[in-house]
Amino acid sequence: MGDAVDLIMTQWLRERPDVDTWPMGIVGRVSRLARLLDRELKEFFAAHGLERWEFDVLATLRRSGPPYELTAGALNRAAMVTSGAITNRIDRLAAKGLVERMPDEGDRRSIRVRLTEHGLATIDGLVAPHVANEARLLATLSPEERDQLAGLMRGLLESLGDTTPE
Amino acid sequence: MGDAVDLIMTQWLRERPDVDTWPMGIVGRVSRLARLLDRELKEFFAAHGLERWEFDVLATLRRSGPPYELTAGALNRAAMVTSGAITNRIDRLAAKGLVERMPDEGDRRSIRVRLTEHGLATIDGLVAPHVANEARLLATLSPEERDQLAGLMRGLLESLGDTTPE
DNA sequence: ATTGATAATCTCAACGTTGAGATAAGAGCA
DNA sequence: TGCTCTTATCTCAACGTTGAGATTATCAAT
Repeated sequence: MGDAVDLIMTQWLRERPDVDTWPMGIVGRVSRLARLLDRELKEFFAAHGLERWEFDVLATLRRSGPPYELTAGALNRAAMVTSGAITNRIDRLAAKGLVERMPDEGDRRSIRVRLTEHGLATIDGLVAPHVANEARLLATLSPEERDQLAGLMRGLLESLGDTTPE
Repeated sequence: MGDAVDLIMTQWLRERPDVDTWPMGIVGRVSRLARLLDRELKEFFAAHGLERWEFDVLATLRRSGPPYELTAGALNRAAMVTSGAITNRIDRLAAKGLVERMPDEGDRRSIRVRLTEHGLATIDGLVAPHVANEARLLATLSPEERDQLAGLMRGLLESLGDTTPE
């Protein structure tokens, strides 16, 4: 009869009946789902010799289309981390030969990070298995439920200002 | 016409039309929502002189009911972090006088972490404002949508094994 | 009682992120 | 041209978590 969040809300109802904790039913579940899915994805990527962040950066470059390059700032925004973290990640991906830093002709403050052949092959071989793995984790949802869930979260994200104008 | 995840899926459709990326519509949004909500909550707690993890530990103890104490292991599981992290958190909360370590009579391997008066007053004063803040972030959802969203996520969590048997 | 397996907590080195500051380059304006 | 503001990236110290190992205690079985 319920998940961990149901238990939490039941406890609050007993201890603090004056507070209606309905928002925890959303926020708490988002948070727990994120953690559980994170663990599963981490396991999947480890089995393929990658870290999750490595996949994310490579995938961001790949889906941007040829020539598979973006500025550090664009990667930064896509990954939702700070600039120091992106510099670090680019360093390590470059050391593994998956990306290379190119000068940006138009703006010499910028760099362009480009997938190498190796990086392209790596991500292209992993996209379908990754999506299949995610589908496995979500197999319990019916097609209608998927759409409902995605739609509700989209609305929430939009209301929180989640847009990428670029 | 959409959030950041819509853009991502559009890009994949263009670059890799052979892959049906519907799972990203769920997993990606969960991940982004978690991060955005995290930022908002962090801001709220900072305004009240607390870290988010501090609130979480105090809240876990508070909702367990009198005498407001749990073992380190129970806090550990509730917070979904490793044992080293919990030891560290208990140390810092104890240094601030919000909790105290008590010996566990029944099992001398365990310790019991108990809310102090100060800790109890802190959490009790913050629960309602915290929930109100969460409600503000979710204000865009209608009551029906809240129930739908919570229900869909509950089902997903259960299928991923999110239960707290204790 | 002893032994061996399991469990709870703490310790600590390795690691990655944060966030502020440094550096360098573009942009707007006089 | 010179001045100022803004932007892009990198640097680096502080911080927290991870994850393995150490320690101590419990439990089951003999």
